[in-house]
Amino acid sequence: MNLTPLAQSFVLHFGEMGSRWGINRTVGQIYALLFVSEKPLNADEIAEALAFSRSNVSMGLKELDSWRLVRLQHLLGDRREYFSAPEDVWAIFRTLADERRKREIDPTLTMLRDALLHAPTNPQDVFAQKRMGDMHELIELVTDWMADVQKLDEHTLRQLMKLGSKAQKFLELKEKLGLGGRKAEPLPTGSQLPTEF
Amino acid sequence: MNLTPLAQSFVLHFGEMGSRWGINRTVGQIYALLFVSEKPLNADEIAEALAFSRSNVSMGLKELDSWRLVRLQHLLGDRREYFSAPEDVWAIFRTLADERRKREIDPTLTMLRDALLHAPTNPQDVFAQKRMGDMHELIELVTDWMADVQKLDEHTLRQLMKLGSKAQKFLELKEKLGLGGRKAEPLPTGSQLPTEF
DNA sequence: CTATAATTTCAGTAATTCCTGAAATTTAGA
DNA sequence: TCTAAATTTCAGGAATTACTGAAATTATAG
Repeated sequence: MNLTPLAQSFVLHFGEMGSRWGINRTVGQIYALLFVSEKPLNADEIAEALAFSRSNVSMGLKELDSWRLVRLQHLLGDRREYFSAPEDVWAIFRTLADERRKREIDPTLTMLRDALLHAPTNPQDVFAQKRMGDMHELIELVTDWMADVQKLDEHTLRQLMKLGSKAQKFLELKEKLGLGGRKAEPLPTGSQLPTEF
Repeated sequence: MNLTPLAQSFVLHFGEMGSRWGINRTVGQIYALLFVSEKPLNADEIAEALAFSRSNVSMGLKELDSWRLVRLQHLLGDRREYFSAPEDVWAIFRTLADERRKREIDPTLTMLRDALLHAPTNPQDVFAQKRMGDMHELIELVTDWMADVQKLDEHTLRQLMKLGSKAQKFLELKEKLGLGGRKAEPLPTGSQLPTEF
């Protein structure tokens, strides 16, 4: 197992970016290696390709497993464990978003909810609670929306994203036309919706 | 300057989450303190409230400044520098998203583009390039879309998010109706669009 | 311009995180 | 069940990152 220059630069990049993404070099490199490998790899192969210890690979894989970013499988007549990165990049994206939400956002939402539970007892806390309330509302809105969007299948998601800010134009139009949006009302025939709608 | 229990728990939480968010404890705590403070604070006040050294505060503020998360101002008749966190949480969200994109995503897109530039010279690289291409396409699509969405003003963004997955239903409907979307075509009057549209 | 307040830099140390090799545990073939 | 291969755990050392206090720099009031 030795890496082509192409794979090498990819692996090294993931190692370096690791710290910015909240994972360590080792974990980043292991994931990158699995991602560009056509066949699943066992721990010894990974250790050899990346030149770190077997135990380090074990810990790295455990970490990746906790992020649900690797798949474990067995090859016939081989008792070693083989690892691969799931193929579907959209599924990977979903997994990553879910785990990040769970680890990086949910604890903060919980803390904020607790903080907002009791009436403030002094002027400073009145202000602080207002700020926390703003933060809570925003985070909740954004994460709920992301969770919603993430449920879409690849095809629909692609469409939605390609639509991009056209959705904005649509909403603006709606306002101009004075559609309140609270009760069902037929759209005016032939109105100037963006072409893609 | 001593913190109320409410502010304290908020500040401590941000300190602890810091590592998950790729910032250190100090920086997280300083930001949290500024966020819940009604008045801007100077470096000495911050150092005293959080009990770390003046120089550490200086470094932390420099870091926050590089993220464009703090505003520097002067108070009349006081030559010290006072810091505050911008009030508008939507603006903060935009800033954060922009900076993260710049630091955590753009370098990877650049690396991927470079990697895809040259024709592969061996079978492994054929596969690796395919994977990198998939990743590049997804990241670009998602970040461009996010950038687009971020341009929306608070009001429109709120609406869009509250809409949530209703956009999905709309797209699905469109498909069912066989609207190709490539040429302008009036929507059928009174069709079953989700109420909020 | 001078004096001093305010801020930043930076070398050294503290704290934390990462990584290894050895030992322990688990797994599965015989 | 026994044995050996495979994997995990973990204590200790290596590397990195965080933090401090002192010195240097910058800014401003007089």
